[in-house]
Amino acid sequence: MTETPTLRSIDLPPAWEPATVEAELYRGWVDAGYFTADASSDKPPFTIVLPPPNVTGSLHMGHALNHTVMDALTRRRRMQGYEVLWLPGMDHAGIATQNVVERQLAGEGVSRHDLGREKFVERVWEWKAEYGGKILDQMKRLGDGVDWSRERFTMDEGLSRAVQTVFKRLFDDGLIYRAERIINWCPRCRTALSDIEVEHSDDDGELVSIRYGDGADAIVVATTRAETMLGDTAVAVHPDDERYRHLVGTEVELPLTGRRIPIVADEHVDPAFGTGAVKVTPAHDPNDFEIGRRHDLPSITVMDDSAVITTPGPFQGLDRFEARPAVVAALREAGRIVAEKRPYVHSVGHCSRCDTVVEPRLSLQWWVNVEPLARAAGDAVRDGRTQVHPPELAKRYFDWVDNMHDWTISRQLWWGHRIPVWYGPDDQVVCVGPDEQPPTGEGWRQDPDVLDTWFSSGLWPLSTLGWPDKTPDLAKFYPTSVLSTGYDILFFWVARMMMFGLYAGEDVQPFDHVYLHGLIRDAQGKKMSKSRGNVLDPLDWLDRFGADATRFTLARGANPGSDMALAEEWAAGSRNFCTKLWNASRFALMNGATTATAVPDRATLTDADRWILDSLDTLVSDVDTLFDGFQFAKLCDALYHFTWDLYCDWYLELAKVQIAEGGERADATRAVLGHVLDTVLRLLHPVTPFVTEVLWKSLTGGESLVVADWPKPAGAAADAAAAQRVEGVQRLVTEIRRFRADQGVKPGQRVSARLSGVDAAGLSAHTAAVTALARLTAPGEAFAPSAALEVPLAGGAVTVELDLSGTVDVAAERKRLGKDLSVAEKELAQCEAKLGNPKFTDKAPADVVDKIRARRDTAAAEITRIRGRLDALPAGGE
RNA sequence: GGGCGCAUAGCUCAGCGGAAGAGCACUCGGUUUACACCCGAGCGGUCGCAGGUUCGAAUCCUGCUGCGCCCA
Repeated sequence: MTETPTLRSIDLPPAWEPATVEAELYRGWVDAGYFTADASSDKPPFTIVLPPPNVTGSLHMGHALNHTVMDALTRRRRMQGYEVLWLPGMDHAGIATQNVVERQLAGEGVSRHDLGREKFVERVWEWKAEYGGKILDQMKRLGDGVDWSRERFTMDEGLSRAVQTVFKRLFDDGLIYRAERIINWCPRCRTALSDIEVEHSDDDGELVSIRYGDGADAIVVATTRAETMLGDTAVAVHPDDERYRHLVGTEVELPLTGRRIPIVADEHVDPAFGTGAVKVTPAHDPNDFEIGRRHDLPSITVMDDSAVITTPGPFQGLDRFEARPAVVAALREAGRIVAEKRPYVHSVGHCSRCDTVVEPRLSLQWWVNVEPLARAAGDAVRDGRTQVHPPELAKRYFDWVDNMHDWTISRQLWWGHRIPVWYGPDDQVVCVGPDEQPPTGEGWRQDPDVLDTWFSSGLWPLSTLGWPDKTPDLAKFYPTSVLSTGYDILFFWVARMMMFGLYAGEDVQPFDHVYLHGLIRDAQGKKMSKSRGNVLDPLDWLDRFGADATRFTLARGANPGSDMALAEEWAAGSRNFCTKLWNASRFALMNGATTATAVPDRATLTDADRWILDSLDTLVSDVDTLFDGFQFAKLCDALYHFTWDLYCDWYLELAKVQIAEGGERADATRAVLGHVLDTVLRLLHPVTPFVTEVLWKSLTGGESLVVADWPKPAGAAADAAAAQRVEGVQRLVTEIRRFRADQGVKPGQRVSARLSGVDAAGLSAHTAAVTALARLTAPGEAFAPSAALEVPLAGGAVTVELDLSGTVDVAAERKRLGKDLSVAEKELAQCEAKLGNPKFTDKAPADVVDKIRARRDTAAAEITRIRGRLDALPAGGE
């Protein structure tokens, strides 16, 4: 007989309050050494190097997403028995950091030049010690299981040695060279930039058409940068252009300057664009530079490194943006302006660090010949040594590496790795390797420039493991397993690391897999930006919703290849999920759920037990498949669905009934409850480590879920019959609840009911469950059924008679039946239309035809049944 | 200008050749003893438009429109 279950008292607080426990849990994990990798271990390695965040940066949603991904991957592998290394660190962010410190100095009224190079660099180190690396503490709040004992910084001695080593090697291989070319110059940062440090946008400008020469020899050119005309050394036209053929080889006078410049013919001029004639300023435009080279034209630089005009005359000393209208005004006065278009929208390059308009500038810089490096980087993906996820993005990678321009690596900064090249008194150029002495003596000096930050972060997977030394870490953990980053960083991290990794690592790829996640957007799918005011702060979410909810939200939104829209409601939903898990676990524990006793033999278990265990098995293998495929959104959905819809909504309710039976049934149920919960907590742990840790320790008394084993499917053959019976129970309960709701019966109110047809439907063992879940009571002496419903199930229909002890809402019942009827009629019509088409019955596969036939029969039976019900209803009620 | 991607319920997104799905939002009812950060029941979609392939198309092909991104 039944006994009233007594709830145990448990040691879990009534509510999950992440803020009170997360920091302590994290410290415990670190102190226990769970995240410290052992290079001498004989476990298989699993390595991720953190794409080094900027030392000046702080955690934003994009980081939070990427870190969630990396933490989930590494935590699962750790549980699977891998020797996991997740290596953290930062890059020195040359331009950004120098800017920050220069701003600080400006506040004190000094410039870096006042301090001098050595003192300035000291100041940067001081700044770093005091303010740098905020993000590292923020990572702890997220729960990142990184190996803090291996934290690295690109300016550390070992990493600097790696930089010098690879520079020397590239230099000796002839892949580093020095050349004077047009480069992207930021006049505010006063340094060269590489192509990817320039961001293009369509800006309002002006297009001014200027007449050079007079009379029959006049030729009109158009420009958006009128001030550069001061540096013109030619006008170019297409050789086939009839309009100008007679002028080729002649000279015109350049207005305002009085200089005479030639008119040259060049294939690269587009005769259809504008007037078909272009001004040529070799020192200030990349295309013009090429024209100048082909025609041996002089290059005249008209601006200094701050974009201030240096050409002697009325414009000298003006900034380029002051000089532009001044030059136009002077030309207008001289009667030289033919047309002015304002605003003229055109693409303008901006410094990615400070947004200043980039000035193309002739400059002597160091370059990497990327051709062989880029080819190798492409090949490693082409031949599958490195796999890109999602694979669609590989195309974008190829487009980039296969069309890459040589890379400007010198920067006119003081903060960074100084170029290890020395110039001698007789124009000698000596590249100095890490263990070599630089030349000394009169007249020798080192190149003043530093290397692009990407030069050192490109070596990150190798240098952090000790390269160029043959360290145990390098032997154990290289190549790394996964590089995870946003697809917008593909060209920054992935391409650079691939090139350097393959070059320096003797053609071993730096990572086996590249996982590229989408970008974070606001709830409407708009890019987050300070000016829009739609920026969500992960630290705010960590405070208010907890790390698990923040992580779960991000992981749940991570569909491969697509961006994710985020809003606070999403985080609140994840917080609710954590709370649900918490409460379900409390319930299970209060009812004695345990992992101390094994789940009894399947034969002795109930349908509900076998159904939930079989569903769990499916979940375990699904989660594995999804993890292996980097399908984080689906993985989270699967866990959410199982936990909430299957375990909480159905199994826990059915378990209440089983525990109420007492005896062995109750004990078996406690074991199943405990086992399923244990497994779910393990599966959830990589994404939501904190809440699962607390619950799991309470359930199992184990040391830590961080080092617990990852679940494997039990592998028992699924009991389809049990699943079908449980589905029958669910269907029956749902139909009764639906009927009750239609009839306006309060959810909590018990209704006495008589069930018939239960045995035939195979549900005789489940009447207690149906009675409990549908809130029914057994029919008593005075049972007077006033309403009835019929639920068709696999084994036959079950009839439920209810004593609603009052008036029955016939209209509601009629409405419901009418709706069900029209659904069935529509279904029948669709099926009959298909089956009546001989092309369908002939050509469609037999199993499809059979399925449609079965559907037709079911629909027809449903129609008959519902019509019968409707006829049996009392008249009226409308 | 070149290339790529996306258009499915009010919102954000799954589904990608054989019965339209989820989360959130919304409506109704609820002190049911784990949980109101909850429970139960609902409402909601000619799957951007126009053609084509197919017995069958949200799903494949073509064109169009509208958004977005990358590169120049």
